[in-house]
Amino acid sequence: MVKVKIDERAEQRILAAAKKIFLSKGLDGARMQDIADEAGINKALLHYYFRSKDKLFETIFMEVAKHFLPRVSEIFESGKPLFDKIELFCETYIQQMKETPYLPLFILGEATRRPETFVKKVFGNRKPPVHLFVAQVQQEIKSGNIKPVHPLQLLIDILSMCVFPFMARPMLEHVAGINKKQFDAFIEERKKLVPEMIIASLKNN
Amino acid sequence: MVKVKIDERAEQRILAAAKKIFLSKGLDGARMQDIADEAGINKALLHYYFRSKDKLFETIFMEVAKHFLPRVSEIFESGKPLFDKIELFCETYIQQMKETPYLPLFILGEATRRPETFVKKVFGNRKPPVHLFVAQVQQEIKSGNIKPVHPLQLLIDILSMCVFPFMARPMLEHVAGINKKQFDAFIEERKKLVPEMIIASLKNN
DNA sequence: GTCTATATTCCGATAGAC
DNA sequence: GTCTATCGGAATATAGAC
Repeated sequence: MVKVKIDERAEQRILAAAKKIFLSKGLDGARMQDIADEAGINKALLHYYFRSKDKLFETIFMEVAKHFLPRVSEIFESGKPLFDKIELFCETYIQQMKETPYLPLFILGEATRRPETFVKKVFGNRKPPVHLFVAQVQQEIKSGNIKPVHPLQLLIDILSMCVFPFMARPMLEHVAGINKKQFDAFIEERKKLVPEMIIASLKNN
Repeated sequence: MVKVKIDERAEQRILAAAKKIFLSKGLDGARMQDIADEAGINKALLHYYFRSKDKLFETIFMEVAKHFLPRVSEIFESGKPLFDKIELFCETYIQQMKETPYLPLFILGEATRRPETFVKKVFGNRKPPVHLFVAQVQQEIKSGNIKPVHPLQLLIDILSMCVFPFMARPMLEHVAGINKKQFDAFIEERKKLVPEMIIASLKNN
Protein backbone atom coordinates (compact mmCIF):
# COMPACT_ATOMS: atom_id res chain seq x y z
CA MET A 1 0.00 0.00 0.00
CA VAL A 2 2.58 2.49 1.07
CA LYS A 3 4.97 1.06 -1.47
CA VAL A 4 2.55 1.57 -4.34
CA LYS A 5 2.02 5.16 -3.33
CA ILE A 6 5.72 5.84 -3.31
CA ASP A 7 6.17 4.19 -6.70
CA GLU A 8 3.41 6.20 -8.22
CA ARG A 9 4.82 9.36 -6.84
CA ALA A 10 8.26 8.52 -8.24
CA GLU A 11 6.82 7.84 -11.66
CA GLN A 12 4.83 11.05 -11.58
CA ARG A 13 7.86 13.04 -10.50
CA ILE A 14 9.85 11.57 -13.36
CA LEU A 15 7.15 12.49 -15.84
CA ALA A 16 6.97 16.04 -14.54
CA ALA A 17 10.74 16.38 -14.60
CA ALA A 18 11.06 14.91 -18.08
CA LYS A 19 8.37 17.22 -19.35
CA LYS A 20 10.17 20.24 -18.02
CA ILE A 21 13.59 19.22 -19.32
CA PHE A 22 12.49 17.98 -22.74
CA LEU A 23 10.31 21.03 -23.33
CA SER A 24 13.09 23.45 -22.57
CA LYS A 25 16.04 21.59 -24.10
CA GLY A 26 14.54 19.37 -26.77
CA LEU A 27 15.29 15.70 -27.28
CA ASP A 28 18.91 16.18 -28.35
CA GLY A 29 19.75 18.75 -25.70
CA ALA A 30 18.18 16.92 -22.77
CA ARG A 31 20.32 14.68 -20.54
CA MET A 32 18.99 11.77 -18.54
CA GLN A 33 21.04 13.15 -15.67
CA ASP A 34 19.20 16.48 -15.93
CA ILE A 35 15.88 14.69 -15.66
CA ALA A 36 17.02 12.55 -12.74
CA ASP A 37 18.30 15.62 -10.89
CA GLU A 38 15.09 17.51 -11.54
CA ALA A 39 13.05 14.57 -10.26
CA GLY A 40 15.32 14.12 -7.25
CA ILE A 41 16.03 10.47 -8.05
CA ASN A 42 18.72 8.38 -9.67
CA LYS A 43 19.42 7.91 -13.35
CA ALA A 44 18.93 4.16 -13.11
CA LEU A 45 15.37 4.68 -11.98
CA LEU A 46 14.53 6.42 -15.21
CA HIS A 47 15.41 3.26 -17.08
CA TYR A 48 13.58 1.14 -14.57
CA TYR A 49 10.35 2.98 -15.31
CA PHE A 50 10.72 3.93 -18.96
CA ARG A 51 13.41 1.62 -20.33
CA SER A 52 15.12 4.15 -22.60
CA LYS A 53 15.46 7.86 -23.29
CA ASP A 54 13.53 7.50 -26.54
CA LYS A 55 10.65 5.75 -24.81
CA LEU A 56 10.51 8.42 -22.14
CA PHE A 57 10.59 11.13 -24.76
CA GLU A 58 7.81 9.53 -26.73
CA THR A 59 5.66 9.35 -23.61
CA ILE A 60 6.18 13.05 -22.95
CA PHE A 61 5.72 14.05 -26.56
CA MET A 62 2.38 12.26 -26.85
CA GLU A 63 1.23 13.77 -23.61
CA VAL A 64 2.07 17.40 -24.47
CA ALA A 65 1.37 17.35 -28.21
CA LYS A 66 -2.36 17.33 -27.71
CA HIS A 67 -2.14 20.67 -25.90
CA PHE A 68 -0.74 22.21 -29.05
CA LEU A 69 -4.13 21.97 -30.69
CA PRO A 70 -6.20 22.85 -27.64
CA ARG A 71 -9.88 22.13 -28.06
CA VAL A 72 -9.68 23.02 -31.75
CA SER A 73 -12.05 20.28 -32.80
CA GLU A 74 -14.50 21.26 -30.11
CA ILE A 75 -14.47 24.88 -31.25
CA PHE A 76 -14.75 24.11 -34.95
CA GLU A 77 -17.57 21.63 -34.39
CA SER A 78 -19.60 23.92 -32.16
CA GLY A 79 -22.55 25.60 -33.79
CA LYS A 80 -21.34 29.07 -32.85
CA PRO A 81 -21.27 32.04 -35.26
CA LEU A 82 -17.95 32.58 -37.05
CA PHE A 83 -16.90 35.63 -35.06
CA ASP A 84 -17.58 33.85 -31.78
CA LYS A 85 -15.45 30.93 -32.92
CA ILE A 86 -12.59 33.26 -33.80
CA GLU A 87 -12.75 34.93 -30.41
CA LEU A 88 -12.87 31.61 -28.61
CA PHE A 89 -10.03 30.23 -30.72
CA CYS A 90 -7.75 33.15 -29.86
CA GLU A 91 -8.67 33.11 -26.19
CA THR A 92 -8.12 29.37 -25.93
CA TYR A 93 -4.84 29.38 -27.80
CA ILE A 94 -3.25 32.32 -26.04
CA GLN A 95 -4.31 30.96 -22.67
CA GLN A 96 -2.80 27.56 -23.45
CA MET A 97 0.47 29.13 -24.62
CA LYS A 98 0.61 31.23 -21.47
CA GLU A 99 0.51 28.03 -19.47
CA THR A 100 3.02 26.16 -21.65
CA PRO A 101 5.13 28.79 -23.40
CA TYR A 102 7.81 26.34 -24.50
CA LEU A 103 5.26 24.19 -26.28
CA PRO A 104 5.18 25.70 -29.79
CA LEU A 105 8.94 25.82 -30.24
CA PHE A 106 9.22 22.30 -28.87
CA ILE A 107 6.51 20.78 -31.05
CA LEU A 108 7.44 22.60 -34.24
CA GLY A 109 11.14 21.99 -33.68
CA GLU A 110 10.67 18.26 -33.26
CA ALA A 111 8.14 18.22 -36.09
CA THR A 112 10.69 19.80 -38.42
CA ARG A 113 13.55 17.54 -37.39
CA ARG A 114 11.48 14.36 -37.41
CA PRO A 115 8.61 15.00 -39.82
CA GLU A 116 7.88 11.36 -40.57
CA THR A 117 7.14 10.32 -36.99
CA PHE A 118 5.62 13.62 -35.98
CA VAL A 119 2.41 13.45 -37.93
CA LYS A 120 1.13 10.23 -36.42
CA LYS A 121 2.19 11.16 -32.93
CA VAL A 122 0.43 14.51 -32.84
CA PHE A 123 -2.69 13.67 -34.74
CA GLY A 124 -3.05 9.92 -34.57
CA ASN A 125 -5.53 9.28 -37.32
CA ARG A 126 -7.72 12.24 -36.54
CA LYS A 127 -6.97 15.60 -38.04
CA PRO A 128 -8.71 18.66 -36.63
CA PRO A 129 -11.74 19.46 -38.77
CA VAL A 130 -10.28 22.40 -40.65
CA HIS A 131 -12.82 21.83 -43.39
CA LEU A 132 -15.62 22.86 -41.06
CA PHE A 133 -13.96 26.21 -40.48
CA VAL A 134 -13.28 26.60 -44.19
CA ALA A 135 -16.87 25.79 -45.09
CA GLN A 136 -18.25 28.24 -42.57
CA VAL A 137 -16.03 31.04 -43.87
CA GLN A 138 -17.10 30.30 -47.44
CA GLN A 139 -20.71 30.34 -46.37
CA GLU A 140 -20.36 33.74 -44.73
CA ILE A 141 -18.69 35.08 -47.85
CA LYS A 142 -21.46 33.76 -50.07
CA SER A 143 -24.03 35.32 -47.79
CA GLY A 144 -22.28 38.64 -48.11
CA ASN A 145 -21.65 38.88 -44.38
CA ILE A 146 -17.89 39.16 -44.67
CA LYS A 147 -15.37 40.21 -47.27
CA PRO A 148 -14.03 37.53 -49.61
CA VAL A 149 -10.92 35.96 -48.09
CA HIS A 150 -8.99 32.71 -48.43
CA PRO A 151 -10.16 30.62 -45.48
CA LEU A 152 -6.86 28.83 -44.98
CA GLN A 153 -4.90 32.07 -45.12
CA LEU A 154 -7.27 33.48 -42.54
CA LEU A 155 -6.77 30.50 -40.25
CA ILE A 156 -2.99 30.80 -40.50
CA ASP A 157 -3.21 34.53 -39.83
CA ILE A 158 -5.05 33.84 -36.60
CA LEU A 159 -2.78 31.00 -35.53
CA SER A 160 0.35 33.04 -36.32
CA MET A 161 -0.68 36.00 -34.23
CA CYS A 162 -1.66 33.84 -31.27
CA VAL A 163 1.38 31.56 -31.20
CA PHE A 164 4.36 33.38 -32.68
CA PRO A 165 4.83 35.96 -29.90
CA PHE A 166 5.62 33.17 -27.46
CA MET A 167 8.26 31.73 -29.76
CA ALA A 168 9.84 35.13 -30.33
CA ARG A 169 9.78 36.07 -26.68
CA PRO A 170 13.55 36.45 -26.05
CA MET A 171 13.96 38.57 -29.15
CA LEU A 172 10.91 40.61 -28.34
CA GLU A 173 12.02 41.29 -24.80
CA HIS A 174 15.37 42.50 -26.01
CA VAL A 175 14.39 44.48 -29.10
CA ALA A 176 11.43 46.17 -27.49
CA GLY A 177 13.22 46.46 -24.15
CA ILE A 178 10.42 44.97 -22.08
CA ASN A 179 10.57 42.78 -19.00
CA LYS A 180 8.65 39.66 -18.04
CA LYS A 181 5.82 41.53 -16.40
CA GLN A 182 5.41 43.75 -19.42
CA PHE A 183 5.50 40.72 -21.67
CA ASP A 184 2.65 39.16 -19.72
CA ALA A 185 0.63 42.34 -20.04
CA PHE A 186 1.46 42.49 -23.73
CA ILE A 187 0.19 38.95 -24.21
CA GLU A 188 -2.91 39.50 -22.12
CA GLU A 189 -3.80 42.45 -24.29
CA ARG A 190 -3.55 40.30 -27.40
CA LYS A 191 -6.47 38.15 -26.27
CA LYS A 192 -8.67 41.09 -27.15
CA LEU A 193 -6.66 42.76 -29.90
CA VAL A 194 -6.07 39.78 -32.18
CA PRO A 195 -9.72 38.79 -32.62
CA GLU A 196 -10.67 42.46 -32.89
CA MET A 197 -8.23 42.97 -35.69
CA ILE A 198 -9.19 39.81 -37.51
CA ILE A 199 -12.88 40.55 -37.27
CA ALA A 200 -12.37 44.16 -38.31
CA SER A 201 -10.57 42.98 -41.41
CA LEU A 202 -13.49 40.69 -42.29
CA LYS A 203 -16.31 43.15 -41.89
CA ASN A 204 -17.84 44.89 -44.87
CA ASN A 205 -17.92 48.65 -44.69
CA MET B 1 49.29 29.99 -54.64
CA VAL B 2 47.51 26.79 -55.51
CA LYS B 3 47.72 25.77 -51.88
CA VAL B 4 46.02 28.91 -50.70
CA LYS B 5 43.24 28.42 -53.17
CA ILE B 6 42.71 24.86 -52.01
CA ASP B 7 42.75 25.93 -48.38
CA GLU B 8 40.22 28.63 -48.98
CA ARG B 9 37.97 26.27 -50.80
CA ALA B 10 38.17 23.76 -47.96
CA GLU B 11 37.30 26.40 -45.43
CA GLN B 12 34.42 27.63 -47.52
CA ARG B 13 33.11 24.11 -48.00
CA ILE B 14 33.23 23.55 -44.25
CA LEU B 15 31.31 26.74 -43.62
CA ALA B 16 28.65 25.83 -46.16
CA ALA B 17 28.36 22.32 -44.75
CA ALA B 18 28.21 23.50 -41.15
CA LYS B 19 25.54 26.02 -42.04
CA LYS B 20 23.38 23.37 -43.62
CA ILE B 21 23.78 20.86 -40.80
CA PHE B 22 23.45 23.31 -37.89
CA LEU B 23 20.41 24.98 -39.43
CA SER B 24 18.55 21.74 -39.92
CA LYS B 25 19.64 19.89 -36.77
CA GLY B 26 20.51 22.60 -34.27
CA LEU B 27 23.64 22.73 -32.14
CA ASP B 28 22.77 19.72 -30.01
CA GLY B 29 21.58 17.54 -32.87
CA ALA B 30 24.46 18.26 -35.23
CA ARG B 31 27.46 15.91 -35.36
CA MET B 32 30.93 16.92 -36.42
CA GLN B 33 30.92 13.78 -38.55
CA ASP B 34 27.78 14.98 -40.35
CA ILE B 35 29.49 18.25 -41.18
CA ALA B 36 32.69 16.55 -42.32
CA ASP B 37 30.72 14.20 -44.56
CA GLU B 38 28.70 17.05 -46.01
CA ALA B 39 31.88 18.98 -46.74
CA GLY B 40 33.60 15.90 -48.16
CA ILE B 41 36.57 16.18 -45.81
CA ASN B 42 37.81 14.65 -42.60
CA LYS B 43 36.68 15.38 -39.08
CA ALA B 44 40.16 16.44 -38.00
CA LEU B 45 40.14 19.21 -40.54
CA LEU B 46 37.16 20.82 -38.86
CA HIS B 47 39.24 21.24 -35.73
CA TYR B 48 42.22 22.43 -37.72
CA TYR B 49 40.17 25.32 -39.10
CA PHE B 50 37.77 26.08 -36.26
CA ARG B 51 39.31 24.49 -33.17
CA SER B 52 36.06 23.26 -31.59
CA LYS B 53 32.43 22.54 -32.33
CA ASP B 54 31.35 25.52 -30.25
CA LYS B 55 33.64 27.86 -32.13
CA LEU B 56 32.36 26.58 -35.46
CA PHE B 57 28.80 26.96 -34.30
CA GLU B 58 29.37 30.49 -33.15
CA THR B 59 30.84 31.39 -36.52
CA ILE B 60 27.78 30.03 -38.29
CA PHE B 61 25.34 31.58 -35.85
CA MET B 62 26.83 35.05 -36.27
CA GLU B 63 26.80 34.68 -40.00
CA VAL B 64 23.16 33.58 -40.35
CA ALA B 65 21.64 35.59 -37.50
CA LYS B 66 21.85 38.82 -39.41
CA HIS B 67 19.55 37.40 -42.07
CA PHE B 68 16.85 37.01 -39.46
CA LEU B 69 16.37 40.76 -39.36
CA PRO B 70 16.77 41.39 -43.07
CA ARG B 71 17.24 45.04 -43.91
CA VAL B 72 14.96 46.04 -41.06
CA SER B 73 17.02 49.06 -40.14
CA GLU B 74 17.18 50.16 -43.73
CA ILE B 75 13.41 49.93 -44.07
CA PHE B 76 12.63 51.67 -40.79
CA GLU B 77 15.09 54.45 -41.47
CA SER B 78 13.88 55.13 -44.99
CA GLY B 79 11.63 58.14 -45.41
CA LYS B 80 8.84 56.12 -46.99
CA PRO B 81 5.18 56.43 -46.00
CA LEU B 82 3.98 53.94 -43.39
CA PHE B 83 1.99 51.75 -45.75
CA ASP B 84 4.94 51.48 -48.12
CA LYS B 85 7.17 50.42 -45.26
CA ILE B 86 4.71 47.74 -44.22
CA GLU B 87 4.53 46.38 -47.75
CA LEU B 88 8.30 46.39 -48.10
CA PHE B 89 8.75 44.78 -44.70
CA CYS B 90 6.45 41.89 -45.58
CA GLU B 91 7.93 41.42 -49.02
CA THR B 92 11.48 41.45 -47.65
CA TYR B 93 10.74 39.10 -44.77
CA ILE B 94 8.78 36.52 -46.70
CA GLN B 95 11.37 36.50 -49.46
CA GLN B 96 14.18 35.95 -46.95
CA MET B 97 12.29 33.12 -45.25
CA LYS B 98 11.65 31.49 -48.61
CA GLU B 99 15.38 31.40 -49.16
CA THR B 100 16.25 30.20 -45.65
CA PRO B 101 13.16 28.44 -44.29
CA TYR B 102 15.00 26.81 -41.39
CA LEU B 103 16.23 30.16 -40.12
CA PRO B 104 13.42 31.25 -37.77
CA LEU B 105 13.17 27.94 -35.94
CA PHE B 106 16.94 27.79 -35.67
CA ILE B 107 17.43 31.33 -34.37
CA LEU B 108 14.47 31.33 -32.00
CA GLY B 109 15.27 27.84 -30.76
CA GLU B 110 18.85 28.73 -29.92
CA ALA B 111 17.75 32.09 -28.56
CA THR B 112 15.38 30.36 -26.17
CA ARG B 113 17.89 27.75 -25.04
CA ARG B 114 20.76 30.21 -24.68
CA PRO B 115 19.14 33.61 -24.06
CA GLU B 116 22.13 35.19 -22.37
CA THR B 117 24.54 34.72 -25.26
CA PHE B 118 21.93 35.20 -27.95
CA VAL B 119 21.33 38.88 -27.53
CA LYS B 120 24.89 40.00 -28.13
CA LYS B 121 25.43 37.59 -30.97
CA VAL B 122 22.40 38.62 -32.97
CA PHE B 123 22.40 42.31 -32.34
CA GLY B 124 25.87 43.21 -31.23
CA ASN B 125 25.29 46.56 -29.62
CA ARG B 126 22.92 47.81 -32.27
CA LYS B 127 19.25 47.11 -31.96
CA PRO B 128 17.01 47.66 -34.98
CA PRO B 129 15.39 51.09 -34.68
CA VAL B 130 11.94 49.92 -33.60
CA HIS B 131 11.35 53.34 -32.07
CA LEU B 132 11.31 54.88 -35.54
CA PHE B 133 8.48 52.61 -36.59
CA VAL B 134 6.64 53.25 -33.33
CA ALA B 135 7.00 57.00 -33.71
CA GLN B 136 5.75 56.95 -37.27
CA VAL B 137 2.67 54.92 -36.31
CA GLN B 138 1.92 57.31 -33.45
CA GLN B 139 2.29 60.25 -35.80
CA GLU B 140 -0.17 58.75 -38.28
CA ILE B 141 -2.65 58.13 -35.48
CA LYS B 142 -2.34 61.69 -34.23
CA SER B 143 -2.87 62.98 -37.74
CA GLY B 144 -6.02 60.91 -37.98
CA ASN B 145 -4.75 58.96 -40.95
CA ILE B 146 -5.09 55.55 -39.31
CA LYS B 147 -7.08 54.01 -36.50
CA PRO B 148 -5.54 54.08 -33.03
CA VAL B 149 -3.47 50.95 -32.50
CA HIS B 150 -0.61 49.85 -30.28
CA PRO B 151 2.48 50.20 -32.47
CA LEU B 152 4.35 47.29 -30.91
CA GLN B 153 1.34 45.01 -31.20
CA LEU B 154 1.08 46.00 -34.82
CA LEU B 155 4.71 45.20 -35.47
CA ILE B 156 4.37 41.79 -33.87
CA ASP B 157 1.22 41.12 -35.87
CA ILE B 158 3.13 41.74 -39.08
CA LEU B 159 6.17 39.76 -38.04
CA SER B 160 4.02 36.84 -36.87
CA MET B 161 2.13 36.53 -40.11
CA CYS B 162 5.30 36.70 -42.20
CA VAL B 163 7.45 34.28 -40.23
CA PHE B 164 5.20 31.77 -38.47
CA PRO B 165 3.95 29.91 -41.55
CA PHE B 166 7.50 28.76 -42.27
CA MET B 167 7.91 27.41 -38.77
CA ALA B 168 4.59 25.61 -38.89
CA ARG B 169 5.17 24.17 -42.34
CA PRO B 170 5.12 20.44 -41.50
CA MET B 171 1.96 20.84 -39.47
CA LEU B 172 0.37 22.98 -42.13
CA GLU B 173 1.17 20.55 -44.90
CA HIS B 174 -0.39 17.72 -42.99
CA VAL B 175 -3.44 19.40 -41.50
CA ALA B 176 -4.36 21.25 -44.66
CA GLY B 177 -3.27 18.36 -46.85
CA ILE B 178 -1.12 20.44 -49.17
CA ASN B 179 2.13 19.53 -50.90
CA LYS B 180 5.36 21.48 -51.35
CA LYS B 181 4.25 23.17 -54.54
CA GLN B 182 1.01 24.28 -52.95
CA PHE B 183 2.89 25.52 -49.93
CA ASP B 184 5.07 27.68 -52.14
CA ALA B 185 2.01 29.11 -53.83
CA PHE B 186 0.40 29.67 -50.45
CA ILE B 187 3.44 31.61 -49.28
CA GLU B 188 3.74 33.60 -52.47
CA GLU B 189 0.16 34.71 -52.05
CA ARG B 190 0.89 35.97 -48.56
CA LYS B 191 3.30 38.58 -49.89
CA LYS B 192 0.22 40.43 -51.10
CA LEU B 193 -2.38 39.31 -48.59
CA VAL B 194 -0.55 40.10 -45.36
CA PRO B 195 0.14 43.78 -46.07
CA GLU B 196 -3.33 44.14 -47.57
CA MET B 197 -4.91 42.83 -44.42
CA ILE B 198 -2.75 44.89 -42.12
CA ILE B 199 -3.37 48.07 -44.06
CA ALA B 200 -7.08 47.38 -44.30
CA SER B 201 -7.23 47.04 -40.53
CA LEU B 202 -5.51 50.40 -40.13
CA LYS B 203 -7.64 52.45 -42.48
CA ASN B 204 -10.40 54.64 -41.19
CA ASN B 205 -13.81 53.99 -42.71
C1' DG C 1 46.77 21.13 -45.20
C1' DT C 2 45.02 16.68 -44.99
C1' DC C 3 44.85 12.32 -43.46
C1' DT C 4 44.67 7.94 -39.97
C1' DA C 5 44.83 6.54 -35.53
C1' DT C 6 44.09 7.39 -30.87
C1' DA C 7 43.10 9.77 -26.68
C1' DT C 8 39.48 11.77 -23.79
C1' DT C 9 35.13 12.90 -22.31
C1' DC C 10 30.42 12.21 -21.98
C1' DC C 11 26.20 9.75 -21.78
C1' DG C 12 22.78 6.10 -22.17
C1' DA C 13 22.17 1.77 -20.37
C1' DT C 14 22.89 -2.33 -17.32
C1' DA C 15 24.43 -5.26 -13.21
C1' DG C 16 23.90 -6.22 -8.81
C1' DA C 17 23.56 -4.99 -3.73
C1' DC C 18 20.11 -3.63 -0.53
C1' DG D 1 11.90 0.11 -5.98
C1' DT D 2 15.99 2.50 -5.31
C1' DC D 3 20.60 2.92 -5.06
C1' DT D 4 26.03 2.71 -6.43
C1' DA D 5 29.19 1.26 -9.59
C1' DT D 6 30.39 0.29 -14.04
C1' DC D 7 30.11 -0.97 -18.89
C1' DG D 8 30.13 0.14 -23.73
C1' DG D 9 29.43 3.09 -27.35
C1' DA D 10 29.44 7.54 -29.35
C1' DA D 11 31.21 12.09 -30.02
C1' DT D 12 34.68 15.74 -29.50
C1' DA D 13 39.25 16.59 -29.71
C1' DT D 14 44.34 15.72 -30.34
C1' DA D 15 48.82 13.44 -32.02
C1' DG D 16 51.55 12.55 -35.47
C1' DA D 17 52.65 10.73 -40.22
C1' DC D 18 52.66 12.37 -44.90
